[in-house]
Amino acid sequence: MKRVSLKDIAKELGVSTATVSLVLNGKNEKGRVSKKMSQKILDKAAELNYVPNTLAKGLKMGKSRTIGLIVADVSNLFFGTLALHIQVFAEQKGYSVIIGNTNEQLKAMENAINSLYGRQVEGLIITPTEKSQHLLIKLINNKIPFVLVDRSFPELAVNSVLINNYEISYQSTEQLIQKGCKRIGLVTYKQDHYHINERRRGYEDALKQAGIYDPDIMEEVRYDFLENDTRKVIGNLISQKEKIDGVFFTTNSISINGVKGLIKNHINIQEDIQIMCFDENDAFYILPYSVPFIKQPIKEMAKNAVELLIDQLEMKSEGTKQVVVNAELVLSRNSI
Amino acid sequence: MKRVSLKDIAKELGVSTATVSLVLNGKNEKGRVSKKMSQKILDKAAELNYVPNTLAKGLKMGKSRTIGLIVADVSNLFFGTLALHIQVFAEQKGYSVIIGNTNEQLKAMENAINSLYGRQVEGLIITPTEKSQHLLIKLINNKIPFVLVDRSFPELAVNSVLINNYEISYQSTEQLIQKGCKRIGLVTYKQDHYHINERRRGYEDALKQAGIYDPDIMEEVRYDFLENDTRKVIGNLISQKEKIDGVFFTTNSISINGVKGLIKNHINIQEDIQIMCFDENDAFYILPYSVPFIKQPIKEMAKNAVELLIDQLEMKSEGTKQVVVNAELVLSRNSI
DNA sequence: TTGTAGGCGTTATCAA
DNA sequence: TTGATAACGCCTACAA
Repeated sequence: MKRVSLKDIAKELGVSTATVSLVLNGKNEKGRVSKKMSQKILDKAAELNYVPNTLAKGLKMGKSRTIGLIVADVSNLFFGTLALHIQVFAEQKGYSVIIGNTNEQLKAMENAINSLYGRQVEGLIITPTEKSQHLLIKLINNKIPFVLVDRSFPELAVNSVLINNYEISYQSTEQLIQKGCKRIGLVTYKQDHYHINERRRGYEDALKQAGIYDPDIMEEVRYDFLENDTRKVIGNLISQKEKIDGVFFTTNSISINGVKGLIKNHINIQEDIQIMCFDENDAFYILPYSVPFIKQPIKEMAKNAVELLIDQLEMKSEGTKQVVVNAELVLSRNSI
Repeated sequence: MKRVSLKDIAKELGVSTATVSLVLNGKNEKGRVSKKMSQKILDKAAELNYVPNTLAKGLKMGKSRTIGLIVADVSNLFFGTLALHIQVFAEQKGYSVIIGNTNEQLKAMENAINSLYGRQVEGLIITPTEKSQHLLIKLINNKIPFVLVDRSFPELAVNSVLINNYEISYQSTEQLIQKGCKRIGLVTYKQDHYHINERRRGYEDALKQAGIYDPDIMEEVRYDFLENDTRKVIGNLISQKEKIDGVFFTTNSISINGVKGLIKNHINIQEDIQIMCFDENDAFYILPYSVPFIKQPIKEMAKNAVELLIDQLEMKSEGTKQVVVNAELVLSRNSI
């Protein structure tokens, strides 16, 4: 069935498209169109099941009312949840969301940007991949509004929504120290993301402050070999001659794999070794003990990202803005 | 910076937009445009960083090269993963994906359909909510191609990609019986989804076949009160005077909550009670024993859904098609 | 109170 | 070998 257009309605009613457009857009200021006609148009539109063509409208107005979301990997619970909330908030503001995946590949991020740009998105929300600064600079030069979420580049003055990575990591590590840990290991990604490095720095500073810093028990794993690498470094950590009594994991995926590794090696978590994880995980709720974790306010992040972007689009704000939302340290679960 | 259009290139080069369009679309059959001009156009396009306006193209062609994905809840790992793969496969075929959430609400599904329809999506991939048949019928009447994934309505002749819900549930239950279970409980959703009911039917038939069917140990939980309800029904199940020795969970969310509940009640899974779960979960890898589960081939589902839809769009196939992909029963984990 | 017409960026048809 | 032009569906300034 052919889609029904303004013209169809106009023809059926014997009026001009201008009239129809006015009425249907509620722009019928001071009775420009008669009540009678107005009603007839509204009725006919309903009868024909008229749905405006957003593409045509977008073309005409130079606004697509669409934003692009470029995310690393929606199958990761963190990004999936983020995507969900971003979509919902955007919808509330009248924007649709087109999604693109990078799978942490720079090239894929570039493709996604181009594809979305061609689709006339008005702005982008991005979790940038490593070394993608030049792509962002290009966006800036082309005056395409965007907001980074979860990650950013400190050397770039851009809009971003981050959590307080350094502080929360510092606090969390301190927490381990307070529990009595004297040798706290670290497992983090081998990479160059600012937000991950901030987490590491928080951990390091807390240890230095306590005078128990030791670079020998800081381990790195590769994103592409996460499972194997984690298993290996957990092996390293627990076979230190001077036994470790705590571990800090810097991301959710590392956390879950790290916990797996410890359990596999029959380490008694909470008795032999205290741990600190990033992000909540169902798995933690089935263990016979509480696993403390850092809870990221994903919904807040999504909300701020959407608002920040839309403020830009609608010229409600100028310049760039860095929003920091606070993560929460959850020490003991309430459920179970 | 103003977006550069065909016209800009044409103007700079002093040629017509027609010529530019031809060259840039590789439709320069039998040297319609000279090699020289052709090259000049290509160069200029590169120089100006020309990106075609997909909206305008879509408007002109009556094709948006966009598909809509309507999903229950991207923050659910199953849907998130599905969305990821659908996006990737669609991208490969040159289609973008606009996403909509229903949160299992009928009204939200209707909104999503309208919004996406207005955005001229060429087709839809949908995980339909309960009682949404009339919406689908409307789509059929309007000749909007769509494919259902994960769920379907048997009374509707529509394109769908499902797993073999009945069979895999039958087999999985049989597996529990083979392990020696005599009283196998069920926890399922209180709802009217065909796919969930098929799972239940598979379970029931396996029990009947073995002569150990008992409706008293079949429990239902509400989607909106999943956590509480599950806790409650687990309580019911384990306090049966005739002790149960097995439980079948019909979805991933019920599985994880069910396992939580059992553990909370200090039930020795695998010793006192055998369980069977739907979908993999990180949590299972943390437990000191294997949790058998039904693994859905999400990537396969995504692939089939995209292919089915695009075949329809490109008129490569007529009529409706029901694709069933086989889930896999995973009895023991290999990792950990 | 309503209609006309131009144009958003494309593609396609026809003419030059 | 290339250009002019109409049209896709919509909005809006201007004319009636």
